[in-house]
Amino acid sequence: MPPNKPATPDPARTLSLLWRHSLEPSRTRGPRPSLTVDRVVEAAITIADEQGLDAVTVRSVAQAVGASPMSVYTYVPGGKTELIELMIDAVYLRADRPAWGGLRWRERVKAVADQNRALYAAHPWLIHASTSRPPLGPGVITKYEYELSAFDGLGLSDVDVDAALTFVLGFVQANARSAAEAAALPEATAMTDAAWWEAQAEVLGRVVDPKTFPRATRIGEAAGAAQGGAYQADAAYRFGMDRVLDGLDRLVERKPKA
Amino acid sequence: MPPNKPATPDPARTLSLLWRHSLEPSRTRGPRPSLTVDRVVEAAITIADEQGLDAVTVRSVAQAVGASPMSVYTYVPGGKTELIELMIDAVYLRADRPAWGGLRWRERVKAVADQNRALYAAHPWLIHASTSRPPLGPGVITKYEYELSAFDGLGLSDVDVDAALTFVLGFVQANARSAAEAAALPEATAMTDAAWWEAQAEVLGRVVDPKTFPRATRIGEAAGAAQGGAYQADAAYRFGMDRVLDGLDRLVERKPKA
DNA sequence: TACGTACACTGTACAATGTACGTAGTTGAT
DNA sequence: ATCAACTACGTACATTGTACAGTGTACGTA
Repeated sequence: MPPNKPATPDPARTLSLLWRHSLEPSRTRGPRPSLTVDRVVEAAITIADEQGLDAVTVRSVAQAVGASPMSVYTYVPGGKTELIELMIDAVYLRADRPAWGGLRWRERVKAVADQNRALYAAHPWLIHASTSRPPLGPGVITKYEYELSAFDGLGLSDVDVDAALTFVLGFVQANARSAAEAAALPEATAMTDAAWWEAQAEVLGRVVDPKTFPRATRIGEAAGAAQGGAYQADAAYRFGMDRVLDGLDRLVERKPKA
Repeated sequence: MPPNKPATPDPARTLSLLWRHSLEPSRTRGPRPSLTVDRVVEAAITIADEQGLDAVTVRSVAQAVGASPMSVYTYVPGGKTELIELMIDAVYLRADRPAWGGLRWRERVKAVADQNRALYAAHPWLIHASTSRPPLGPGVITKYEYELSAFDGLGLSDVDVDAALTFVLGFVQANARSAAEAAALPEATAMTDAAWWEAQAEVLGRVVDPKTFPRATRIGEAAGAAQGGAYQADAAYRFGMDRVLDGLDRLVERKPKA
């Protein structure tokens, strides 16, 4: 990766773009635009979904929309950095967010987690999205509002609600990351989990004394040999989800309002 | 990033390198090596700690050890990918792992989390380390063995112990990621948290109706305006750690042996 | 002593990346 | 008819990982 960051960053312009505000100058003069921000962003999302974030290059996006590489900058002046922020907000915006109906809080929080998990499964590149200084577009804010509402009526303080949501989303993100890596590795390395483990075990057996690492040997071997990485991520999600809800339960119990 | 992955990957060779096994051919013929694997790896770690993982290039590492770029491949035949695996194992190996003494399980698990947190703080680039198919060197295995032992005597099954550890480490990783991003952003963007938030708020105020997003506006504004990202990550760690331990507590309660 | 083999070391070259810069063409308002 | 504002794009550059081919060195063998 060349140190090609600049591209005239401008938070205010990015924010206007996110909300598709034509706060931009006039609007009449000059040739009519042959593309839209949305077309560029959608093309980039498609590429990222199908081939991974690394395949999203200015050139590949340009080709997908039938324009020259530099034309992308006409619609996304902030370059690749800004494009990715637009992609993030766009997939958040189009996600489904059913009303809570009569769900109890545990079910609501689990639903938030499940939805995020599904989002990561559909768009693994989202895992790279930073949570600090997120692109505050309609998608991000709608998502935030919805997820905060899952903690309504529990008697938690604003600070605790925010912390609880961060906690839940952090868990989902970490798990999704493992799942995505596990899913991508066999193809990326042209080696199945079983083949990889066999190669490791063969060398490890000659190099490491099981008695020095009894727990690691026993538990690691079971985990490594028995199942593929994908199954493990699945089990980790179910296990972790229960822990997350139980952990929040202790907090909620103390505040009677639930 | 060019698609420059290959570099003759070979899991068995990497594993031998990790354990510094001279299963490599003879040893006598030819000029004596002027470097060692360790010197190369240490140089790379220093660069990553000081300037980030992006600053670790084959060229920068070569310069740090006083060799030509291509000479790095003499010591790390697998190229950059293998170098990073060696870096990961090396920092894990030199971490401090005090005996448990009389600590109770909650204190032990918290210690594991704190140690990992400290490791991420010292080596933020570790956050990028994949948990799937980790480099099974002495560092990784020693760390795994030690951390598993924190769950000794709780009456949990092997599967549950592994899942519990994964859960704890996932939480720490997600939090460390937020913390690292929050810490890096002000310098990387040449903009303080306060300045960023002010710029966002100024535009958002014109573009979004607070009544449409009451929770997001109230809670987000409080979170965004009041404190910097670094403080938030700190609070999130304390909050999350309590939830994690409480969540595990429910599991442990059911198995009387603790 | 001479030689060959196995190694260490390095310079060159290439493809891919993001994007700065400059140019050319197009349109509606004046 | 003119021009400002705009779209569009070709070229060029620095930076990356690493393949490849070559040069030199030191030890074991003859």
